[in-house]
Amino acid sequence: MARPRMFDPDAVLTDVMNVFRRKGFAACSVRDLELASGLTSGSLYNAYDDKRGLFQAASDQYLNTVVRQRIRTFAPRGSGIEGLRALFLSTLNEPAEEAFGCLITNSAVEFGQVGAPDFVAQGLETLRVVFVDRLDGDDAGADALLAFYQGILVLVRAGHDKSALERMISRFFETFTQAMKKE
Amino acid sequence: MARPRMFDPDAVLTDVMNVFRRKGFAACSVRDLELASGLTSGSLYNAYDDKRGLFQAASDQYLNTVVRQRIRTFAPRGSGIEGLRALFLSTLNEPAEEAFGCLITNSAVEFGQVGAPDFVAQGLETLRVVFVDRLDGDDAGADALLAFYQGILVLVRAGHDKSALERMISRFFETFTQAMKKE
DNA sequence: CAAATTTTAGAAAGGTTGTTTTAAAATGAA
DNA sequence: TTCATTTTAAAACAACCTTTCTAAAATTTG
Repeated sequence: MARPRMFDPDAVLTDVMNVFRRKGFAACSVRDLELASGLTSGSLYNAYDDKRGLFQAASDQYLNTVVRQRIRTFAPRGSGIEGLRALFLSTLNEPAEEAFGCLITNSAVEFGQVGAPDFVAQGLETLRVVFVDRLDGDDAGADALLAFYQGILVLVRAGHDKSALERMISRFFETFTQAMKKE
Repeated sequence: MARPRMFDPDAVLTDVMNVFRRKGFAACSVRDLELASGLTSGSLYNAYDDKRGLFQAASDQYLNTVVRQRIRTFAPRGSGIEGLRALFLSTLNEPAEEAFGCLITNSAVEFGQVGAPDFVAQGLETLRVVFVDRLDGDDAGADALLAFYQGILVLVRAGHDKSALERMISRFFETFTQAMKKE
């Protein structure tokens, strides 16, 4: 044992995570990460090896504290379609000046299929599994919902009007719910 | 008048456009653009001012030769929902090894709302207008379809299985068409 | 307290970035 | 043919990039 970390890893990763969401991986310099975290590159590299390692740690942070947390809050087991509706609407809770968007969506687009970090497939699968469960096993419906979900996050990121998106989501789930009842 | 261009602007812009689709704007170096175009940076800067100017020219190329062309081919005026179905399915025509994705989607995500080039809003609006028309004025339906469309392109870019996406799109339009008839 | 170990800040490193400059080659107009 | 203009290729540029190194500070264990 020796000297312990002086920084709070959780706080640092949250700050770093948000810079990555805002700027993307490539456009985010180590200088940006120093400023966001309050640490110097020495400390960052000592703790996370390199920029990619820091990104991975921040990604895990995102999956655990944002995505999974949001699922637990808005669409817990048994909440059904109504839970999904709440989950979709919750994606609109973003700073009005500049929407960070979703780190999964953003990274899926930035990296593409080659060289994409594992957490992208992981995150998409996490969402899909939740959708399947809340739709009582409707796999195809879950896939469509996954696409719809990703698309909403693209539009959020692009700065589309929040109230328009809210109406759109509400209306979609109304007809979606009705369609399910008719079957 | 003086010496004319030695290169074919159309061919150069198409090559450049595809590199931007593959790597994104930030991760694409001027060296990459030289290699893709076969020109040296001098020629590129002389013709397009800077990297951003080249990107804008490539974006226009994308809008005109890919997006609008695709709309004309698959979802021309009067083709209705069936045209939209064909349009959505056409997004799956990508190289299997590495999907370029859509430059509009990719750029919307990369730039976010601040500092995003105009063509992003332009491209999204172009699509939305087409959707509204083919749905006979159903604005809310068009918005939902726009989100769905963007999401599909995220999943394509992420390398999701093409045949699974194909099934998903087909099934979606089946139920969508039926739902419209019932109203 | 002393030894061992780790974190930290800051400087330094080497490579790459986007862009500009240079000079030669090529063209059309006079 | 000469002049003016433009394109081109290549070199040069400063700024910034990610990463490593250095040495001092801090802590636990023996």
